[in-house]
Amino acid sequence: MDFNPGKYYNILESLVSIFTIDQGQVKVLLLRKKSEPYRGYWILPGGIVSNDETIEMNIIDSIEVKLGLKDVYLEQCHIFSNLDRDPDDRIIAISYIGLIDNVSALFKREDRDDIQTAWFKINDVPKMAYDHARILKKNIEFLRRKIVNSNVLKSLFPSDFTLPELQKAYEQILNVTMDRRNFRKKFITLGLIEDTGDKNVGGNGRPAKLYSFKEEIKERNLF
Amino acid sequence: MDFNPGKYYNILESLVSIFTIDQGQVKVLLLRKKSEPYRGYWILPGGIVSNDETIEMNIIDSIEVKLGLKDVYLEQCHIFSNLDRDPDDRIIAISYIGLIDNVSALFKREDRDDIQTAWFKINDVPKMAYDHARILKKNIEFLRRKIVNSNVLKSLFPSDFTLPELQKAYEQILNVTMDRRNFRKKFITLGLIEDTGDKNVGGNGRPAKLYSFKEEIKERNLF
DNA sequence: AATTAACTGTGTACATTTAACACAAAGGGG
DNA sequence: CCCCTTTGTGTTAAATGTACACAGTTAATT
Repeated sequence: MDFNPGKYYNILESLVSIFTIDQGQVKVLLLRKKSEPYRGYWILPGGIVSNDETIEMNIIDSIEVKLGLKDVYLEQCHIFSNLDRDPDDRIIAISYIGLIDNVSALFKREDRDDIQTAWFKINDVPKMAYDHARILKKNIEFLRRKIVNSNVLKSLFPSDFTLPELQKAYEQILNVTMDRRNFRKKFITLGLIEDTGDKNVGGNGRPAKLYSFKEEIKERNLF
Repeated sequence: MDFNPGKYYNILESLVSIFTIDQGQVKVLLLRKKSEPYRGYWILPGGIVSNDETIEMNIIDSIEVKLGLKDVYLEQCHIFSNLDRDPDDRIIAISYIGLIDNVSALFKREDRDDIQTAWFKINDVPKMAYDHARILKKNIEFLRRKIVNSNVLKSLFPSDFTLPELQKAYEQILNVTMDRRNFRKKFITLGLIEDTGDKNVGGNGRPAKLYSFKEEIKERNLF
């Protein structure tokens, strides 16, 4: 084998789909490209990984510095190493999902001149640059498999949420409809959540009870 | 930011835990190091990823060239990018699980002078070099979650297998015991397998029927 | 003040699935 | 021919999931 040192140098980028739940709508945070190529198209946030940091460090840095978001729950999803990702460079993408509750999501930094951000419903995303649409799709499928995980649920739902909100999120992510009474019964008997005693005033109809996830529950898969 | 081009060059290695099932025992294929460091310790097979190949290409190459194994079913498991993996170099490990049925596993190449291989029961592995024990453990956990997948089952079991063998594999991987009659009933009603009409003669006791997975079944999760 | 619209909260009967369990059948070996 | 070992099958009770109807609470309307 003729040894070429450059042959083993790879460029890695991190890409993260940050999900939150806003009034029962599952949304993902995207950035808009302001320069060519793909000007005006949308991309997943992320960054090039240096060889003196872990991928998690790189993602946390990207999220906090560029977006101002803290306490994002991260899970590794998939690596994309196909050679035709970007015609110009060979870059390997490492994708993560990031989960944040809608209260923490409010602390997102205001858009700067060089960066435009927006939350999109996961079933209605705009045109995306490179292969980011494919990566986002894979990440949504990953979230779908993960939504039954107690850690994932705790990360997405703030201290006060209602059962109808929880159910709507389930229905969107799993793309099903559920019986309201059976969903409630099942979720309450699981013993993960507790009634806060407060109610969600201000909406239409009878105010819903506010629940929160118990602090001490450990990771496990429901259903 | 002071731009240092070398800062973004990363070395990637692929590491694959190849599992097979040998008479109801779940086993993993390991290599023995013949040189320092960690001489005599065992490692997962794999290779350094070039920037003109995908990770899958790299793994298939490692498996076929070094081990002579073909038709290994691969699934991406996890990336290890922590900085202390190897004190000498910063190498990012990308781990896969590889699944092969015990008939195909017989075609493994004979050990050469520079390479020693052996199959180990997953609950009884030898001392391993670097952080490979940790990686193997993560891969076994991944297999545990994946064993309910029809593609995974098809990859591990050859055309002729018995239901007791299938059950033993399940019990080892999930670390549980199951009722023989209920396991059988559940698996048969799933409709994934068919009776070949042959029997597994030669063992102790009544010969077991031989089954095979149906060709046309598509990927789905049982249980 | 009464009515309506919109939504949330609860109980009950039925169907399906899971779990526990005992015995018969088919080989091999003495 | 009997014994040992292992595989194959049915039945019942418990638990879980599914379908479904009505009452409670608020805001808006008349």
